[in-house]
Amino acid sequence: MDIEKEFALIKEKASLLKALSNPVRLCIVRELLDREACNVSSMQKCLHLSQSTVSQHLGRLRDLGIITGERRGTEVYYQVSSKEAKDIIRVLF
Amino acid sequence: MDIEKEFALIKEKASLLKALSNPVRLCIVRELLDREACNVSSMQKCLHLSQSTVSQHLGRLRDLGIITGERRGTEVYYQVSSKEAKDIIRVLF
DNA sequence: TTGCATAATTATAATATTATGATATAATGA
DNA sequence: TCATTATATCATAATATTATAATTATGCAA
Repeated sequence: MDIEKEFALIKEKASLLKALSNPVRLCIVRELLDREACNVSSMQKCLHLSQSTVSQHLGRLRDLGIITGERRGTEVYYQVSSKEAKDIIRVLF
Repeated sequence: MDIEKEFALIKEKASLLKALSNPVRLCIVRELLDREACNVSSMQKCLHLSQSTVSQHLGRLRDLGIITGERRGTEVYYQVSSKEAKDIIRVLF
C-alpha cells in the first residue's frame, strides 16, 4: 500500500476512535450493546444531559455509521451497526 | 458496580481511546508495534513533522502509560507497553 | 387543523487540542 | 570545558470539541 492510502486509512480509523473517545458517546454505545434499542429520551434521563446534547452525540455516531436509528412513532430507537465499534467495546470492557 | 465508579471507568477508557484517536499518535503506536523500539528522530522523519510535535505526542502517550521510553546514549527508544492499546490496534488493522 | 411529545438542527460561548517556534535538558566526544 | 546531537518543555495562535439554549421538524391523536 502506498504511503498516502496508508495514512488515509489511519485517519479513517482515528476518526472511529475519536467518535468513541468521548465519555458520553462511549457510554451510549456501550449501553446500546447491552440492552439494544434504546430511544433518545431514555438515554437522556440515564446520562443527565439535555436532549440537545444527547441528540448531537447520536448525530456524530450516526454520521460515522457507528449506530443506526429506527423511528417508531415519535420515538427513535438506536442500535450499534459497526462491527469495529463492537470489537473495541469488547476489548475495553 | 455503583454508577459513579462505572462512569469513572468509562472516562478512563475514553481517555485511552482519545490518546489513540489522533492520526499521528495512532500512526506512532502502530509503527512501534510493527518494528519495535524506534527512536524519536526516525519517527519524525517518517511523519514529516517537527521534533517538538512528535515529542509532545510521545509525551501524551507516555503520560497515559501507553508507551515507555528507554534512553540509549542521546537517543530514546520507545515501545508499546499497554495491552489494551495493542488489542485495539489489532482490532483496527 | 391544532396541540403535544419526541427528536434534530442551529448559533454560540467555554474549553480542549494541535502544530509551531523558542528554549531547556541530557548525553557524548573533542 | 565546549560543541554537538537528540529529546523534552514552554508559550501561543489556530482550530476543534462540547454543552446550552433556542428553534425547527416529525408523528400522532383529539
